[in-house]
Amino acid sequence: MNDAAPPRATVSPQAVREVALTLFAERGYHGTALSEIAAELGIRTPSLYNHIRSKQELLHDIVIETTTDVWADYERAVKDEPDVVARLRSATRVYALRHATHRREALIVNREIASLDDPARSRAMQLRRCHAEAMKELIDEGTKAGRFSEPASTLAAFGILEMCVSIARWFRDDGPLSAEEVAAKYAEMCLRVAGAK
Amino acid sequence: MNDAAPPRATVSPQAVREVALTLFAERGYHGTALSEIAAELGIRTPSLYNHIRSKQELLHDIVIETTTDVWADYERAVKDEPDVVARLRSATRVYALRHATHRREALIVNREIASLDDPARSRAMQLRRCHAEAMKELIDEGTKAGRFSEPASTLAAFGILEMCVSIARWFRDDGPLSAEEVAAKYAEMCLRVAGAK
DNA sequence: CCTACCGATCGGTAGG
DNA sequence: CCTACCGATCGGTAGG
Repeated sequence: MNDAAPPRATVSPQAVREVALTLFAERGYHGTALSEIAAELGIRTPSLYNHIRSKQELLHDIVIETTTDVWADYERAVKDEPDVVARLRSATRVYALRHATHRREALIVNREIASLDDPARSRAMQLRRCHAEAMKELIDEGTKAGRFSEPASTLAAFGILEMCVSIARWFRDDGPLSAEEVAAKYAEMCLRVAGAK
Repeated sequence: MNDAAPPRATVSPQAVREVALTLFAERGYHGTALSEIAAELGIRTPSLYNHIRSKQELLHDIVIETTTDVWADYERAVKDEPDVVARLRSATRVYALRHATHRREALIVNREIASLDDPARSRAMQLRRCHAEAMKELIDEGTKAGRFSEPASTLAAFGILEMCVSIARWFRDDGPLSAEEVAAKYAEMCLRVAGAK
């Protein structure tokens, strides 16, 4: 851990969030103390309250922003894409890409939704269900059109989404493959899950 | 939550572990207080120490037993199976099956390894790496033999394993598919990820 | 199995 | 940004 933080740092809300992202992703929400976030920033715990309203607000903003962005990604990805195979490929590619480029956010959303207070938790879970349902319907549509062949579309949709989540667990910026390359690879693997010919 | 626990229960180590499994899986290790486990059992917190040595020991036993069993499952699944496609199918099927039949254990292992103290954490992570590496080598072997076609075997192996983990997130005993049916389904989907012809 | 109690730490506030 | 401090709760122990 970096204990060489400057003795009198000037901190911003973004800086607090940045440290929270790292520590929540590494140790979990309940496993991270505000004193640890403060220490990482080189300030005392009460000073955090000049930048945030509460610990819960940090989690709230991370989860709500991420789940909202995931859904916006999806809608953008399938818009203006007439071919159903291209639509599933595009939807999967942007989801996979996000898990390479926003690893910490993705891990926190996947692990800590239960730690989020209502009503935000319900909203986040609804957005995720919405996303999974949309993926399922893409698979159904493709299967009806003879382009896919997976009648267990709900199982396949969950499997595809979770496969993309795995990226957040191992991806490294300095690895052999770029985020875009990994996303393209996973999109093709996921098409095979749906039974693309 | 069941607050109708008997006023003077007789508790066993197994009963404590059973409640811990449920609460750790629902709220996480750091999100669960021993007082909550005790309340669920209808006893006071200090009485737990007649059955366990510490909270950490509970997590330790769950994670070590599960990761050990996963590896034993794998070895049993590939033993005496000459065909490489059948080996990957069998290895995937038992892993998927475990995630339907041991949902709480699987979720805890996936979420709380970082909450486990060394040296158990290192041992558990090594067992998981071992498993992922073995899956990767199955894919490589099959690709060399012309039975699979996924040169990005490390990516595929992680993806396949994580896909199976997704089962633990949604499977219900009273759902339309049995654990065995779901495991068979996922095994076939995972073979397609590996590029099985 | 219990009551009584421990030191440590938690998130957060008062006041400057 | 700080020091001083709050009540609550944590995991765990003593002793019966």
